[in-house]
Amino acid sequence: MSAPPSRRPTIHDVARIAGVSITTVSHSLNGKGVVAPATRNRVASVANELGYRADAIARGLREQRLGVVGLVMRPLDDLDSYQPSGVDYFMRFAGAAAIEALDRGYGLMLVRDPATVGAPTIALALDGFIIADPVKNDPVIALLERYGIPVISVGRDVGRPEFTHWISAGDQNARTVLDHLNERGASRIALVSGTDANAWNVDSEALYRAWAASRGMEANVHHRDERSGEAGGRDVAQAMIDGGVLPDAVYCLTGRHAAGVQARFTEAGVSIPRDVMIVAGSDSEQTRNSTPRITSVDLSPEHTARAAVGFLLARLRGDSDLTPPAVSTTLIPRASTAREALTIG
Amino acid sequence: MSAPPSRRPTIHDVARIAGVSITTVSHSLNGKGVVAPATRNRVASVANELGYRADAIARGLREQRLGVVGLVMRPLDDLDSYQPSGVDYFMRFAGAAAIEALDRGYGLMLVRDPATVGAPTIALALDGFIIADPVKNDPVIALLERYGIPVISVGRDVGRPEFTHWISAGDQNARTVLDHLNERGASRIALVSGTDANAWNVDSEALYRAWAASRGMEANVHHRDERSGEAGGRDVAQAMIDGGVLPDAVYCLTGRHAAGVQARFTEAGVSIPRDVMIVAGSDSEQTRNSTPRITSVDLSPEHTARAAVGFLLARLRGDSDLTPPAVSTTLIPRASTAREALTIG
DNA sequence: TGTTTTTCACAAATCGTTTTGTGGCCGTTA
DNA sequence: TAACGGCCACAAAACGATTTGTGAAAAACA
Repeated sequence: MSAPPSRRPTIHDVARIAGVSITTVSHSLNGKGVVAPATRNRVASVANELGYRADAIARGLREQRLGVVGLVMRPLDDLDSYQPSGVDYFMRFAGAAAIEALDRGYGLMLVRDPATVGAPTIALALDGFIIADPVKNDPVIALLERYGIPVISVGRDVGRPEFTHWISAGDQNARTVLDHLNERGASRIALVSGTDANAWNVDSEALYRAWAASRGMEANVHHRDERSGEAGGRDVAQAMIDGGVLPDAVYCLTGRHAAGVQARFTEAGVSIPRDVMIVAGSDSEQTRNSTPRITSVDLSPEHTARAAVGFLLARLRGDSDLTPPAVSTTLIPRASTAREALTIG
Repeated sequence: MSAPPSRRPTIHDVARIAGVSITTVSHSLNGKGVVAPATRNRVASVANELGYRADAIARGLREQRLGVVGLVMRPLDDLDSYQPSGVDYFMRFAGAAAIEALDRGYGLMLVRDPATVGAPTIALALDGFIIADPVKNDPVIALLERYGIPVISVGRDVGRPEFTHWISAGDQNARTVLDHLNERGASRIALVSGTDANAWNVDSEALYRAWAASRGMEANVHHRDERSGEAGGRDVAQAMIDGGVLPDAVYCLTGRHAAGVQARFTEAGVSIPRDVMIVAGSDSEQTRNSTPRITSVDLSPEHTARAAVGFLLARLRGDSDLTPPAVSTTLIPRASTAREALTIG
């Protein structure tokens, strides 16, 4: 109704119109200090009428706290090469993290890599960071710790054992998969891992080897760049075929590798799951839609993201209880590990 | 090597160690003012050694500019109901927008709805906003304009014709689809739209009606909540079957509706594409993987996101050329509109 | 040598908050 | 009436940067 203000009202505007000092305005609005009820009400109504909202930047400067957390998604650096359909996990993670943060009164900023020189310096002003799938000796973690900015990661930094502020489903993933295959009768299980030096690859392989050793099973590990996608999976399958004796189960850490392995095997007349069973460590569009459907682990990125945000905010509050929250995953059994082949894919 | 600083170095620290005033530090580092080359170098090396980076908050306060843009994804408000696999478009959009913003020196903050009272006030401190798929008379646009914060939207606000800072592929989408169906021989095309009052639904339907009228074709429009997903699509198909005479093509604005329509038709013995052709206005996991595969429009969210960021930053710079960039989409023909049915789904 | 110009560095104001410390006024008590 | 203690509001000092204006010293010129 009134003329539109040319600029945002400040605390000075409120003070002037209410006929008090800015101190009183601040105290009134924040419930601090001691202010007469009548004055407090008057200030509140003036502020409301003006649409006054304290400027977050000025407040941030004063309080050394912006109310924004940063999210660095390591694999997002290669977003283009993951396109269009390999981004399930990361995008769902980001969306859920944003919503969780916003619901708790924080903003969430997506940051590429604050360690690079051209990067927006705003990153260093954020209250805390979540690093999803850090690389080995991640320079981002080093930089943030150097500046004293709280960090948590999803998946540990395999080159930094002293850094313990991370959450992860840990060994549970791989163990569940291997037990599932074992229970279905597999005795020669191969592992197909990516090449990135992150906890996901490193820890899964370590557990696989330990699991195999404890059962007297020979380890059989293949590495392919995660960006190679289905082609990489086909490549592995071909190598297995060329090698003569096939495994009776293949555990692929990525869904796209799994889809590629299955596609090549099927073409070559190897029956899934009768001759070879397949499991993917990460559910994706490919595993949900391949023929037959591929058994895989739902990493429930939404759940993990919420846990990560909660853990970070607990650190920011300085909670004494800083036990990382548990992250659970679920194996989704599908036709690729069914006891008998299905007629309908 | 030196003891780790307990806090971030400030401009005062640099000034003290370099033996100059903070003015000189600021001038040296920013190339402003007039500083002797020797002094400038000394300051630069001290700053570098200390790892000094100007605090973005303090700078933001002074310059009234934070270097961060906000992204409001309207459909994200319902993220839960879209889970797990209907979020393709929005998540890919957010990821690409973040990368584009970061590459141009800006941060990108995901914001839910700055109009709500509990929302982080940081939103009002951002430099500009992108509103993806605004609702009719979107209160967020109103709020931001009231505070003088530049806004652009992806898809217009159908209740606010005077707001022209939006980008969109416009009518091209629907026209391409309808022409495609027409060319394949369809003469009785039905439209399945969502119920949200956004440009996507409203404009698509308007074009459909105009297109139909110009060809003497009777309009046949069905509305189902976009959150109803495949069940909504099945419902529409059943309604068509119950209605007696079937259309020879169905144009669904969402991929999940399309998948539901196709599933119900197939169950009922209606052959796709021989009896009825199906097109989805938005490519998704469902359209890529249904049997048969469903022809759909690739809205190329990555491209749109980059265009949106570029357009907003142009506004922020105050460019005189504020023509919204063109957004192109691509029809992906698949089996659901093939001239003859395929034997392989 | 005296005056003017140029060079360079700095003090201080500013951005919009929060918070500490000060002090006036008024009522109560000795 | 003097002393004291609440109550209430405000002035001023931060927070960390940028920018304007001032002035001292050095250089150029007469």
